[in-house]
Amino acid sequence: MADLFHPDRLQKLEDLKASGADPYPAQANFPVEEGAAAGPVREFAADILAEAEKRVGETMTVFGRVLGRRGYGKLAFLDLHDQTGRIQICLQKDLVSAEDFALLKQMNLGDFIAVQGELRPTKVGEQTVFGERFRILTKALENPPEKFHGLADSELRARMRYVDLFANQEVRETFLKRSAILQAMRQVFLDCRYSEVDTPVLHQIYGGANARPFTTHHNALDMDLFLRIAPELYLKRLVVGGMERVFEVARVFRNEGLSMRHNPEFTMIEFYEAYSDVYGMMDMTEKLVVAAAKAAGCTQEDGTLKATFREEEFVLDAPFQRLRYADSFQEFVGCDPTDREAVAEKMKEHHVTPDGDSEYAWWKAVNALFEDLVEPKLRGPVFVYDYPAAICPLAKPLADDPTWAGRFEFFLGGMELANAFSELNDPQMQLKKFEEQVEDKDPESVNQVDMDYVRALSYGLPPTGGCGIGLDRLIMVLLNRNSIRDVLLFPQLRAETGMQVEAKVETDV
RNA sequence: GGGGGCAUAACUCAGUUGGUAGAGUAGUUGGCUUUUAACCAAUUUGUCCCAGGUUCAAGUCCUGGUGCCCUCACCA
Repeated sequence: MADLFHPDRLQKLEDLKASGADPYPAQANFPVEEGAAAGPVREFAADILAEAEKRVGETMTVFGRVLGRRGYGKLAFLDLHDQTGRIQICLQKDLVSAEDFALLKQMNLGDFIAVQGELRPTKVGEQTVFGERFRILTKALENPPEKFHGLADSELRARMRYVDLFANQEVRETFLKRSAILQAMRQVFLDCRYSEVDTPVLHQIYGGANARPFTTHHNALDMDLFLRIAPELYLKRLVVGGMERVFEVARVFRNEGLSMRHNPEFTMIEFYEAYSDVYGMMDMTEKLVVAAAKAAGCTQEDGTLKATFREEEFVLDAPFQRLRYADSFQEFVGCDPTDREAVAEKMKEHHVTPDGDSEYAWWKAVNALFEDLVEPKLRGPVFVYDYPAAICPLAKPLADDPTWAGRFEFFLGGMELANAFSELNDPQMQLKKFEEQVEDKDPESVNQVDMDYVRALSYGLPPTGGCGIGLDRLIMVLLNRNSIRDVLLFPQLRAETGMQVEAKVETDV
């Protein structure tokens, strides 16, 4: 591990210590006299610069990481970076003490410093803090990336996000906006009197979606557990219990392939509202997407909301288009999805074969046609609604035609971003659908009937609408990031070789 | 899992027909009181991803492996 630390910088560190300075002081502020008011207030660079003209002549204290340096012997300009941006520092030999000025020698790019001084413009007019006091707050032992190109290698950027974040400003903006988007969506829920809840991540029976789970084991209970693939069944238990509007920002885990749109763990915003239904969920989804788009900065000068994703422009003003599944099927596949003969013809044509004789297998094949021929045509934003009931075990069939179920999927930018149901609340029908699912022997589908969930339904789930939104994919579209990895702080990567340090202590039980 | 591409200094990248390793940034030393990719001079740093093979000679060609990217498959 020794080569993690740059030898030249270790020397500087020793020099710094020899001069009596602490290279890692606990307190960031300059020392203040005992009994005096707490030290100077820390301010963000962007806030200072925003009202710089009013504040010329004011003495202030700034903290940050030095990422640029232009030195002149008796004067140096530093680029000080913080969460909000950059502010220029000028250290002049005749303004600081000899000790402070000597510290410049021990400072490298990447170090954190504090500077106290007066704000005023330079000769070329840039508002600059002219330091009167200066200290090093943290010595960096590794070089920052190349200052012009930043960190470019996509693997290194994901693996060392802590470097990517300070080296590439747009990366920091992406994640600050991600935070703002989530916060805006939370506010929509709170305004609609939803309560945020936390349900278990460790599930004894995995359900609520079709996906392979991660498996783990609880030692004390000697019991296998699964990381959740969806929070759905727990959230609906809460509605049974009388928590009528709930949402969860849920990290879910699916043991499947990685791609530009898939990461083994991702964030799903799921919400349930009693006495609502799939149409109410459309309204709610519109509110959430609009709020998210505003937080992402999609508002144009004329007041419309627009996002550009993969060089395609999307208008995000509500209401969004609503398209019946059967109608979209008719339009893009070319036949009525309930016309078995015509559909069978189309299946042959597109090399789709039902995997068995069951209704479920048939409709799964029908849906494969939908995915292949319709989904790519759906640019969005569009709600596709009334899905085949056979492939929707958790959605309530339509009263007037049980072939179809109260469900929508929301498409935007060529991706499925949300999925919602009029929740199935008939416990007997739910049990039957669960049993059919298990019998279907699909190794990737649910392998056990969640009898406790059926029991919960038998206590009564009021008519309820529920929806899950893929937050990461929504952010991809709103911020125009091509890969899900670009909107995840730490996407899944293979283990880096040579970076594990074995514990030297032997475990003796 | 199939196909294609890439892997060279801490970072960004060159490297010709196979001839013994380069630039810029960062670092170090010196100079400079208004720069902003500052400038000037000097200077340090390499498991050329790994393991074999061909060859007098391999960063370069071949085989296998590893990692990453793209793409297809899988994944409602």
